[in-house]
Amino acid sequence: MQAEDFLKQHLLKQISLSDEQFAYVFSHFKPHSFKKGDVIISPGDQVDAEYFVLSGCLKSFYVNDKLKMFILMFAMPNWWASDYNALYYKVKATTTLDCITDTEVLSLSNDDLEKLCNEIHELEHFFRWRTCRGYIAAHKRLLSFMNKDAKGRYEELMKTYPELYNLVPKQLIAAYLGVSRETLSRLNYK
Amino acid sequence: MQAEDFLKQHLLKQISLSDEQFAYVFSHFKPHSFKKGDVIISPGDQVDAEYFVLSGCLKSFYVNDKLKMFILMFAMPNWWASDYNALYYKVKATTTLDCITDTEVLSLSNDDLEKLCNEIHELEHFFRWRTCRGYIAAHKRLLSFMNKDAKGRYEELMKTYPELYNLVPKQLIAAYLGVSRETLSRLNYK
DNA sequence: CGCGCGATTGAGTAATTTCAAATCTAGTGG
DNA sequence: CCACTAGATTTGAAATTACTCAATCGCGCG
Repeated sequence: MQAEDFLKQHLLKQISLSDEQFAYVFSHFKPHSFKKGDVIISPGDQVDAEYFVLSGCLKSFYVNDKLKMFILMFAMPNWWASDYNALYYKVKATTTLDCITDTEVLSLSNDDLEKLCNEIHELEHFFRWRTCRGYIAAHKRLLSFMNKDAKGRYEELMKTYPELYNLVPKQLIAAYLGVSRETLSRLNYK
Repeated sequence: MQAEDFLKQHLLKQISLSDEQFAYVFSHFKPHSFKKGDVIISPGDQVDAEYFVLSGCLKSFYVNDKLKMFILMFAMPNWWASDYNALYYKVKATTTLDCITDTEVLSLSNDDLEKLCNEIHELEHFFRWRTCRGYIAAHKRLLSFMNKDAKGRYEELMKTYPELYNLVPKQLIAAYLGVSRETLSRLNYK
């Protein structure tokens, strides 16, 4: 099965697992097919799983009191997404996770994740590795916010993830960069 | 010894280690005493350790081509600091880590960290936990940059870490918030 | 006393926002 | 195939926010 291979490749890039171990790990994941626009996590939800993207694209975002949307991350194939604050601190979700396109994911409940990490040292290593990458990426983005203006951030994003340009509407890119749609629209001409 | 107890408490809050295990872990840490202004990591350095703060305060920052400083984090007692991008991807440092006050730290080399994580599953769990917290905190700060103006970010910071107000000069707070000193100075009156 | 550093204030400028309106585009039903 | 609509993008203009540069203030310390 395709999902299985996809996850396997993802894990094996960082750790080694026997076929039996992997099969056991995989048995804890549940496949889901979502349609464009489907909502996986809503503010206020209790969150108890994270999601590994097989195909398609998710976005994780926060909406403030003025109904302005801020995108925390786009999740493409091979990425993981959830409301980690809610998952980790066991509080209600404050962000939304939904589908930009039709999307296939594998879900892993946090209980199972912790159980598997406990049982399989290598897997705990994997998740430490993954989280560390995320941490570093978040700090790079923080620097980008502090150091660069709207145009600089836009160019950096397009250089790093050129595929986004055609994949997601401009207003979502604006919401990721933390600028208004109008400003983003004007950037090309300056 | 004080440093030992301090680290022990820090670890035991999240995981359980036998006295022997802890002693073994601790034997890999090296104590350092730094004076205010001392530099621990400079841009261009090869980085091979991270630092656990026992007392005092560090700052990790990036300086851009216009010599403007941006603070990635303040590290108070019980915090860990390094140039994680350099440490993790084995590239030259792009940030500086230095001492805001006289500071005592314990250093742990990355090789030892990986070795210990390998040998002691619980410790790997600890570092996954710690990194996950950092990841979530970084995303909260990202939202703060996107959602809030200078005043909002300042108030949020002062609410979360009121001790910073007296501990570090205002210009460093400005560099953490990503605003100019002048702007920060004017915030009180608005 | 006077130096030096951090903090404040003033004034002009640049970047970005908001609100409003116009334009473009893809998909739908006739 | 065309008209129509909803959503996305662009454009204009005024208002706001924050920046830069320059000058001043306040205070601790030799």
